[in-house]
Amino acid sequence: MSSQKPTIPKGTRDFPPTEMVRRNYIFDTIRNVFQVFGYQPIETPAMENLSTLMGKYGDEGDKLLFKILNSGNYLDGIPDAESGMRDAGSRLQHLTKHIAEKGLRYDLTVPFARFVVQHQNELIFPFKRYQIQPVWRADRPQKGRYREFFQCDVDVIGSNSLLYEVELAQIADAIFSKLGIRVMIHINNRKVLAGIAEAIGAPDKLTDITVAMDKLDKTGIDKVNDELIQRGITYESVEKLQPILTLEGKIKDKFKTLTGLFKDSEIGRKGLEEMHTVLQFLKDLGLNNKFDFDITLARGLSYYTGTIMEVKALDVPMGSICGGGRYDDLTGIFGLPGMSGVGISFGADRIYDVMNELTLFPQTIQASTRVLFINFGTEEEKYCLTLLANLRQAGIPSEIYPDAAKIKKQMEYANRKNIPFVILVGKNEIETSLLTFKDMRSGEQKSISFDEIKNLLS
RNA sequence: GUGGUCGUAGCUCAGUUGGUUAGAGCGAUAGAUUGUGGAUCUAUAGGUCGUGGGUUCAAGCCCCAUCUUCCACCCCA
Repeated sequence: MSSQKPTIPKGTRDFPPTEMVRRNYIFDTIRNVFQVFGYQPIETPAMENLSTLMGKYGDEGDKLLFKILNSGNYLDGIPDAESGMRDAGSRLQHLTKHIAEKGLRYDLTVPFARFVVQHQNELIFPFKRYQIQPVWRADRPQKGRYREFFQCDVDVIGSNSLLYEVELAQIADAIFSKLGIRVMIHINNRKVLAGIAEAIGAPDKLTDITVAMDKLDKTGIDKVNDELIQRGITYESVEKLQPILTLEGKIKDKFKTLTGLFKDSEIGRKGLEEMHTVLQFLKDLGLNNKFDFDITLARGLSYYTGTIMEVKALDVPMGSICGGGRYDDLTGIFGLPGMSGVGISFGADRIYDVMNELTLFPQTIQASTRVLFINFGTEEEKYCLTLLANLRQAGIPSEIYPDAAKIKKQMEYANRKNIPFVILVGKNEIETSLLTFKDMRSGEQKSISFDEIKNLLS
């Protein structure tokens, strides 16, 4: 019999107990903050109809969707090779439509939009929800990048109040404060970017400009200019963009420069006004972490229309660990126009990596079993089981070794599992009702009654 | 999708210009110690060298393919 090697798909991971304890610590912290701010949980299925997902993330996104092969005889529905489909690309697309009609969710926002439209009559608007679930992307894995990873989304839909932008920044601030990660919250506004595009005379090149500008801190100004030219932006426009690319320093100065630039750009002025409101609130409220008006912040997703934000860890190089923004018409495509929403998403896996690298996990979360009964044999076992039930009733995590193995082996078990206390009950102990209670860390042990032990443990 | 990289014991890694029987540390198991873990000592077990093909008298080492790991680009949490 040849046995096969156990493996899991590329870019996916198993989580052993030690990791799960830490992951749950992150999820619990995030969930608590979400709830304190008045958000309610929902869940959606791992798979959606492909029609729900396709076309929402751009061409790149469509390629990164995991598609699910139809069950049954999926070859049945395939029409014969059709003319006019010579190139492999369109043939593949055509074929895919026939053999796969479901796909794994790519993010939580689009399924949420679908959810809102589908359940619009049952929901109370503004609808504030949070959602913590895995998402899948057929990307190539690398540092901080997985094919299956968890997102923790908070969104509010059905209001265009800027108070919610402020609230989301506060949520991010609260969560990262609790986790002990020092961060910078980058904030920008899509309308400001549109204003810039307009002001430099290239309003139709908004996407190209933002994609290029997004790389400013990574590749430097020269490379950005090169890319702008390559993307078909005129020298004249690039020239006009320079003062903005080199804009550094105080938020006040950025406003000043942009106000001048936006003399003839209504959308730019609107964006600045929104930015002013949000930043003023944040300044007045006072956050633990720093925030900044980051003009180079673009964010790829095409559906953002207003505020965009992104959070980066200060002490470790990692992509963004949290990001989101305002989208004016996400539900329109599902037949419910005019619903404005704003939300952010926390990348739990990256947050884990950051905390791990900075060793920010508190020791206290490691505790599992607190006390182990050593097993001496059938009679002692019976005696211990009653006490064990008693401890468990009192909420003290406890267990008994399953058989009367050598004491050495049982002690080793306790040691390796980091169980801090051990109770030994043999013939002597049963006779005197004084149990041997051992502290595994100090090695000390004493003979005391069960009630005293219970007292010490609670 | 593009370019590179890694793979040898459970883990971390040695392994000479291709040359007999592939090694170490840690870990595991047993004992030194029949009611006591961590430290020490002793012994033992553990390998189709990622997989498949090729070159050669001879391959862990060279060639090809493939899978996997990690990294960069594109994009993104």
